[in-house]
Amino acid sequence: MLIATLKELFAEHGLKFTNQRYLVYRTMAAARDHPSAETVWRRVRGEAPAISLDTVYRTLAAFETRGLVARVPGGGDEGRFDGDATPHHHLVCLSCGAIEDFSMPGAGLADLPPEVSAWGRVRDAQVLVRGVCRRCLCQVENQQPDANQRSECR
Amino acid sequence: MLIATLKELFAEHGLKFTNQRYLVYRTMAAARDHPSAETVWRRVRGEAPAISLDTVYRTLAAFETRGLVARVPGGGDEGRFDGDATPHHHLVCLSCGAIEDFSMPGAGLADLPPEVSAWGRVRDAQVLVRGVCRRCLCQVENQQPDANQRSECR
DNA sequence: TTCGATGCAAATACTTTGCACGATA
DNA sequence: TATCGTGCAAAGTATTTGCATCGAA
Repeated sequence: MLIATLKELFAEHGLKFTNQRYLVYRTMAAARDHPSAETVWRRVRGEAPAISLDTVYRTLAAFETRGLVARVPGGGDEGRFDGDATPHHHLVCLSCGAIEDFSMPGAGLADLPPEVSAWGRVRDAQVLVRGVCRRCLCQVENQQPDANQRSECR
Repeated sequence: MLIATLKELFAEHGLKFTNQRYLVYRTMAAARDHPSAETVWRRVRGEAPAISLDTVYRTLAAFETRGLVARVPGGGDEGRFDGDATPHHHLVCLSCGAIEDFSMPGAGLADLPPEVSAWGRVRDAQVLVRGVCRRCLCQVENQQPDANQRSECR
């Protein structure tokens, strides 16, 4: 995205354009791994060594409020953020914390039952799947040489 | 549930039967509001004033591991627990933190796309709806007497 | 020039852990 | 009686906040 365009986007949301916000935005747009605030911080520090962690927190909070990033639920103690704020679903590994996207027709906002609109105003709806990713399953399996059961690995 | 039955249930899961665990279990089974650990603690203290908060944390963790309670995702900073560990979906109010259940056929474990089973082993799947509940919407509306827009209240 | 944004440090909130004692099986 | 569970206090982790300074508009 062009810097000029991004400047406009920020202005539309009442946000001043700063180098820190630019870098956080760019990092989030490029990230596919739903990073935590601290992870974003580490990445951004490569280009702006002086940026502080609380600025990253504040920036992500400002972006989240305005729908520029989304907070991914179910990711354990630490908040995880998604640069893709369009509707989609998530797979969360309870073992390593990895988060992946997946798509599932028929489980979007339009498919919610009527009782939901009676409940209040919906901001977002997503399917959240929690489990253990294949990589973690295989690590455990490899530690037990007597694994003569069905393998979910490879 | 009979105490003898509960004793058995605990034994099946390798848990000793203690008064604290009994009370936490009973509280969770009766709760409909997906309480936090601290909320459970306050309730249990009515009957066991000496129970400590960390025992509640440990007990809920032990129950969660064994599938006796579930942790509800998306509930903000503090962990929220569900005495009903059977599959169902959740509505989370971002304003007051209230959590409600809802049901939605076609969005269960059996309806997940095949790519999910390739990802790893699924523990649970649920639809998570985040928004603002009607009660909170109406509070805001009542604070603005000039609310001549469509009302989601009443 | 003004007001929002940032960095620093301290504070807060929630949860976990070490340890000695107590209670269950 | 051996082991697990509990209470207490302290520690740990993630996040937020006060304040003075800085910088975008």
